[in-house]
Amino acid sequence: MSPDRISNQQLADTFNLIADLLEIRGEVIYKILAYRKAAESLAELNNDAYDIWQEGKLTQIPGVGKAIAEKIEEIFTTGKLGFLEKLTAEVPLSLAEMLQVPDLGPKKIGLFWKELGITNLSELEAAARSGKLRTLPGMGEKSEARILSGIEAYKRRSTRIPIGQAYPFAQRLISRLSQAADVVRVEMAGSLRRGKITVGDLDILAAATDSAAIMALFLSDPEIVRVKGRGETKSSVEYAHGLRAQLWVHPPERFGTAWQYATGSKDHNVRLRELALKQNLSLSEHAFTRPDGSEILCATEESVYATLGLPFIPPELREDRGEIQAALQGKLPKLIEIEDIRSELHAHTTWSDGHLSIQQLAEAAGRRGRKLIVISDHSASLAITGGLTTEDLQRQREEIDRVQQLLGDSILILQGIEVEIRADGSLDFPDDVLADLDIVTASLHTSLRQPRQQITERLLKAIHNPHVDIIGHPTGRMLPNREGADLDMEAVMKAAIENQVALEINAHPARLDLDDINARRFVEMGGLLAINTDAHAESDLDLLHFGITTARRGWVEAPAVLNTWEIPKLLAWLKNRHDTR
DNA sequence: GCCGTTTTCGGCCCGACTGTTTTCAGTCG
Repeated sequence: MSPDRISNQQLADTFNLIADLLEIRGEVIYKILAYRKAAESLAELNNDAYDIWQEGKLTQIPGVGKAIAEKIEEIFTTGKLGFLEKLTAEVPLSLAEMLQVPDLGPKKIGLFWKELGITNLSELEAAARSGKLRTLPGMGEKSEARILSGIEAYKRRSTRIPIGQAYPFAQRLISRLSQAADVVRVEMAGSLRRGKITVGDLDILAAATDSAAIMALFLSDPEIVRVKGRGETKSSVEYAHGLRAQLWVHPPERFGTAWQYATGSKDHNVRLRELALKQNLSLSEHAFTRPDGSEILCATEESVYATLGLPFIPPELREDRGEIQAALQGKLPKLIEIEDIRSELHAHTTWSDGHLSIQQLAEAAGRRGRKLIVISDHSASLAITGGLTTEDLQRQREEIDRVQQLLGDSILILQGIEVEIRADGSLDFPDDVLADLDIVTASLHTSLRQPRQQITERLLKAIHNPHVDIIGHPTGRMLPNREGADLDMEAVMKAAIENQVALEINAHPARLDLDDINARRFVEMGGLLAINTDAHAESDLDLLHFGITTARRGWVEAPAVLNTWEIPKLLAWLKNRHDTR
């Protein structure tokens, strides 16, 4: 790593890794928490830590004291960290990776390592299969079986990169490549552009009159660990963490066919080529070709589709899920756009586990054009978040009133709650408390492994509560590793529609829950959606586009989404719900 | 390791669930 290119995120990754390794070694928990706190602060910093360091103000970052500031300085100065090198000499790095296995935590990993010398997953699997784990203190047959099934789940996990990592990386890459000479435009393609939750390679496409400069710039990135192929029109590289990227360069007059081709999906492209053949045209990434060999060049994707007699099909729809048929019939949906969003209905403040005060959150939302924000902190039983008690709610209401007065009519602040759906399906607050709130989101966070029937009934019970307006991140999945609850979604959707309860598309890239498929099904059934960031920090508000993309992949149009409604319409909907319950 | 002080140490991150236990340890959210 060249020191001056180290990002806040790379620093955060480093300190999280230190925390993992220390935890496996058996360090006192508070030291580990300190590293994690520092990592979290760095990751959500608005300014470059590098600049802060140059101003000599590192210790002003929350959670960064003398020791961590010195480590950051060492990283910036030398590109290395002696402390981490010493630590990894003692605790194998492969142990940290094992933390990704569900139900396997630092204590167990440390135990297996110290008692059996296990340092990686295959050794662990072998030990579990031969019944060695059950002989250790605190272990038994069930624990051994649980670990085996955890390893299976981990192996099933895709090696693809979550969109939350791939997207910002691609953005930085594109802005860098855009500075090359002779370049007209640089764009994302592939599954990243289609908005899939994970991507394999990053596909970047450039239009340039001459490819030499941009190819050279692409290949000169110091973060590249391996060049897999290099050529005039296409090069392919691998970065640290297994991230791979390829860059194609095409002449501007052929950019449309190239971009369409590189965006895919493969199945969508097959269907397009079939359509072309029916018109005696052959379609490739370079052009349409007539039987006599002459070409039709397309500089834009619009002209590619137009040549086939089709309207433009948005990338998110290009999955061969009926979009070409719909386009032929003139029945493509008018997809929701990020500009349609007026409200944020799910966000946290320092009243629970958020990092902003009510005023800071409201102002941050206002700066992003939101006209309404719902303060929806956690309820008490999710104790780790410092959830609110009934008494807290009253005091919070007073603060909201004060902030509302201060901010005037620039943004409307409502009091909501993200109320916990307990293991038995009851809610964390009695009905009379919920009745006093402006809007209620109910969510599952615990006991997500209950059997299908039990957890479905639990969620249905919450949906039937007349005070619940929205179900937050319905399945509780966490990407890429943790699968959501085993819900009977058909029953959940039906109940939600009958009770006029909205389901959330949580926009955080680790959730995107509901997913695109369920969102599409739900809207087709007549359901209402909410698209929320679930913000815990200011930068989280900028993750909204992931939720919008997921909705677009689900063929969702703006009217089906509460957040797009004019504020009076939304308030009237809430009032009507409240009056009739 | 950080922080704040009634400032140089003591507190910080809680509770449900599970599996192993017979009173507790580990994982998760």
